[in-house]
Amino acid sequence: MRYWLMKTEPSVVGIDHVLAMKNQTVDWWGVRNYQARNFMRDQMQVGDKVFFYHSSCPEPGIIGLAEVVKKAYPDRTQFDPSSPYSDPKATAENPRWVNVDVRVVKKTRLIGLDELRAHPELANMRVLQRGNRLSITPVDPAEWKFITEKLL
DNA sequence: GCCAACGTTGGC
DNA sequence: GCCAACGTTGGC
Repeated sequence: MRYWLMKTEPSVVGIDHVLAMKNQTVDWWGVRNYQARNFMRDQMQVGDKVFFYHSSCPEPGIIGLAEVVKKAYPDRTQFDPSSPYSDPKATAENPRWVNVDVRVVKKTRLIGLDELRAHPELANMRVLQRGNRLSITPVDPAEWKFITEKLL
């Protein structure tokens, strides 16, 4: 089992939106970065644990715990010509983009970037690195343990 | 809105 | 395969 951090913009799909969905589960559509896609396609398994992270918003940070509940399958938005995520090079036979399904386990207090940065134990987290833009990043088991046991 | 960082595109 | 131009991300 692996641990991940997945970013989402709360103005598009925030944790409260997902909590209001059926089974508190969302298909993680819209990833258009190959490295992030490959994490979903090649490494994510049902049961993997996820930090739910709000980005591009007034208070960026971890806001919940979630888990992977369905393995990667083609992202529906790539086939939708009206979607900004449409990809004309993607076909049903050769989909280019995939997503997993993610279920929110619980909403937590907000652990903001400043707070995360304040702990030396978390200094190597990808999301804290300068210039980091990757929307899905692996989380070290020790980092998961520290955050869930010491900060929450 | 700014801008640093970095990914993608496309001409050569 | 190089790399300049361009586009996007995301904190501030």
